[in-house]
Amino acid sequence: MSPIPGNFDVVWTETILHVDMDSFFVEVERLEAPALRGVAVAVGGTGPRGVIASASYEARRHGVRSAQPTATALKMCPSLIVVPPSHRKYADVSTQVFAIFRSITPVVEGLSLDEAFLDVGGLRHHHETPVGVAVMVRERLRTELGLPASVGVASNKLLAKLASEMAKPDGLRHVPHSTQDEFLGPLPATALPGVGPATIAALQRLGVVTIGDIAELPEEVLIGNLGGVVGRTLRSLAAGVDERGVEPDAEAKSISAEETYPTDLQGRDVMEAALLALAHRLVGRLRRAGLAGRTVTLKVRYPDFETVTRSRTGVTSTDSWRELYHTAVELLDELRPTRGVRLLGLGVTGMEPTEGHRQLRIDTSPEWERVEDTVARVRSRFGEDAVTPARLIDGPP
DNA sequence: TCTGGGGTCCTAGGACCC
DNA sequence: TCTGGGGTCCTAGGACCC
Repeated sequence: MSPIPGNFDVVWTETILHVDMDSFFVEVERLEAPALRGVAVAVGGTGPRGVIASASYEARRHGVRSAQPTATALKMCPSLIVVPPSHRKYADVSTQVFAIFRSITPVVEGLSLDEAFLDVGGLRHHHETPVGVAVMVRERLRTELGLPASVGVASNKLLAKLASEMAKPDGLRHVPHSTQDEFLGPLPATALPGVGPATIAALQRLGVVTIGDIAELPEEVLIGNLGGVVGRTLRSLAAGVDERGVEPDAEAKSISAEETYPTDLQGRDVMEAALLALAHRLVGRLRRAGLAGRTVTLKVRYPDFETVTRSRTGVTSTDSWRELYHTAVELLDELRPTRGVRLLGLGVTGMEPTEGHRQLRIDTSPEWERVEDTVARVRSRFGEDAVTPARLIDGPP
């Protein structure tokens, strides 16, 4: 691209783009199954405890929402087609989406598989305006991948994200610096990032409805009711001030695997078998990421939704399923669940790169190391189900 | 037809060391 | 003799996000 003459810097005030793919999982499914176009379709769990992960706009018109139980969604929209999720597929398409982002600017911060901030401030010599870049991003996602996306263009992350939300579906919204107060003030307080159920309850007690209302409260009042960090952050966001830069992606800080079972697990044996399956899933992710973790955390959720965790930090990091499994069983011993268990989760934190070499531990024989390495290689070549512990041959519980 | 799965960040208390 | 603070690590829980 050749430099553009007469390109005054004044149009380059709003250089932050927030790109958000529209109903990402649904649109990926539609690439393979065009029959899903134009109809109410959702991606989500199909079991008795399944929830919706992504809904088409046709489905949303009937009240279908993500995080809604699939059973409720089907009640609201009986014709809804529910497709079970294929996370590996979404991750692969996401890689292509981010490749397009990075071909436009190196300053890309991913927030999830389908969402990212782009700082396009460095492109002023190659494009007329940041909005021009946003138009091109949307066009490339559409023509190269067949996927719709919405983009917000603004002077900071907060405004760009709110703008993309308002642009949905399949739209573009630019918030010029001079209009940001009129843009922000009337929006509901719940639109601010970080304002969830607990915070909105506290804000309602203060008589807050809109973002403008927050901006008018004294900072001491916000801090007194919400705590220092949340209070100060909300105050400045409500004023449209957001100094956060677009930070290229950081290393993962934790990796975990969890499962909500269709019916509550009862009894030690069943729970141990479930932990073994989780340990294998977790190790698969750790090995693919080339990471090991030092702290192992077991998560247990009871039928009444009470959720407890127990963790243990070892001297060295691990990515061994035997070690993870044995630690998980020890942590389960500490909890000794006397009722049924609705969910089990296993995760690690305190990450260290494995860098190709495996730390040899005193309690682990070289033979077992070789078994684990072999299992990992077979799985990466033939898929996760290619090797299964004998104990799980009859299928996980 | 109650409430998925994968994460991040914050708080707060206690242990431990200097 | 009993009285310190500061800093870091660990653990557990909770709010929040997509």
